[in-house]
Amino acid sequence: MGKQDVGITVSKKDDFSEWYTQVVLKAKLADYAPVKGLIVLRPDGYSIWESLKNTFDKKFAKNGIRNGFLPILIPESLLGKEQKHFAGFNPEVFWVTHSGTNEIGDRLALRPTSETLAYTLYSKWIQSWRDLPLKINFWNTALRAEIKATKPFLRTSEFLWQEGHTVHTTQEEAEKEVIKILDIYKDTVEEKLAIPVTTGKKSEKEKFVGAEYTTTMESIMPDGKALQMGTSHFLGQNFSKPFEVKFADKDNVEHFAWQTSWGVSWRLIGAMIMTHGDDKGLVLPPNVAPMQVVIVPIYRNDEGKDIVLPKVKEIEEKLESLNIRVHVDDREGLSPGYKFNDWELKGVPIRIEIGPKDIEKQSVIIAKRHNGEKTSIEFSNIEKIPLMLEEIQSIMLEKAKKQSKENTMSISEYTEFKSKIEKGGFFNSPWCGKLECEEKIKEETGAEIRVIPWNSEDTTQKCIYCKEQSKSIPIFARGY
RNA sequence: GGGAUUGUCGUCUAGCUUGGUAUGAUACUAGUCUGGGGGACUAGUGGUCGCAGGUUCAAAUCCUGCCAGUCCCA
Repeated sequence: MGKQDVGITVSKKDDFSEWYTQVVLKAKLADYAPVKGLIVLRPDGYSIWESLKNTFDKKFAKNGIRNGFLPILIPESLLGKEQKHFAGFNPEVFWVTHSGTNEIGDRLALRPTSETLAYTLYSKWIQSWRDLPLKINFWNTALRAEIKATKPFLRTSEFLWQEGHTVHTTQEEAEKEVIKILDIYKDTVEEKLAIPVTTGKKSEKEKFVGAEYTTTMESIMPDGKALQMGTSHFLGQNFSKPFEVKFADKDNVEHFAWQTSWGVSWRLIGAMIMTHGDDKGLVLPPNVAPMQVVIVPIYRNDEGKDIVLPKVKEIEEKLESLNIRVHVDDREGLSPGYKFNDWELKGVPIRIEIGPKDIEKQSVIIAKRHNGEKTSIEFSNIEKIPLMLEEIQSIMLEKAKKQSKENTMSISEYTEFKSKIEKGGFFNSPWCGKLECEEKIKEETGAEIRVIPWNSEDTTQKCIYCKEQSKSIPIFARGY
């Protein structure tokens, strides 16, 4: 196969969209399923998800959250119990109308989200203040029929995610939980995926249907579009009332509970690909890489093989003892050059090359994926690899932060706003808080309020659209 | 929601206008030589041309519908 066919054939800069799709497919993270908008996760893609899942699970557990599992079918009568919520999701719900040849009277929805189902159960499980707080997380998939063009990981009709649902005795406690979760999300995304995020609230228009308010974390992608990375909702008593999630307090008075829900999806994988990838393919942050180090042995004949392989084994064991995820590429019949390109396409952070020449010098070649640098290090320095991985991780985050900063600007003139929106980016622009202005801006520029960052209240400026006194300085951007 | 466009071995592709045995590369298999940035040679395997109808003596090619992918605009 020629170079053009195996590797990425377009540059990230020239054709971002095509570049992204090629990386997903050629790095073998995912493939298309035979149904519109559905994708299949391949082992290399699923490993990344598992790695994220493990980290979240640890952090959730520390916060007293345990995992459960919910079925995928929700009867229409249940889904429709909270009306705003239902109206919001209805256009994109898949329905199961038959069991075999029999029509189902109360047709079944393939869950677009599980609030209604979870809270039906919660209302059974909660009677007393002693049953609270109740905090359960569910790892599952959700289905929302996508009419718009789909894109692997970013917009699919079914997606892997976690949805957490907590119940509290007081509003204050629930609101604290909302923020606590958003913090866990932010920390994990920055630590594991090396992607900086901006946190804050969604506008009324953009909030989760059925929530009192939605908090969100948003990132700016290299093409200038915003990506919602995760949301944490304060549901107030909007669901506890229709679903009768009630508890008897210490004074023996019955109260409706206060609730939260929150989720992140495999969109995070898409964000990682876009943020760090380059013209050679995927670039994985070490903390999430299924393989952190790949060793490529090089030899000409059996004699060389006998010299090289024992040393390779030794290095492999050494790295394993240092808790490094390491893989030896001992595939026969492939040239070293082929293997180098292959692992670069797959984004493995560090590659070790070792052949007879290196053994003579008591050293190995280290190639770093994120900057393409190749250096020779002595055997004794193998134990510094964990440190190198840490270093790579922080350099990648710094680089992403810089990129994000360059794409963020303060704009207070609407003409400037309109002329610059084509190129994309995060625009910090004053807003009066009125839905009308938000809608007009969206209509005229395609940009929407992605997030109203914390502490962005500002009454000293004029709304970018109507020129009335500003309330806050949200981030406007075109989104995915 | 509106528009454009594509679908041929695993992958990329010729053939389609003007209907008549489906082309080449790469990958794959075997062997020999090779091996430090996508190796060479030799011999093989692999495709009901996205699916379903229609027109025709004959359809990858023409017509209709459907499915799936991609891009642009709102």
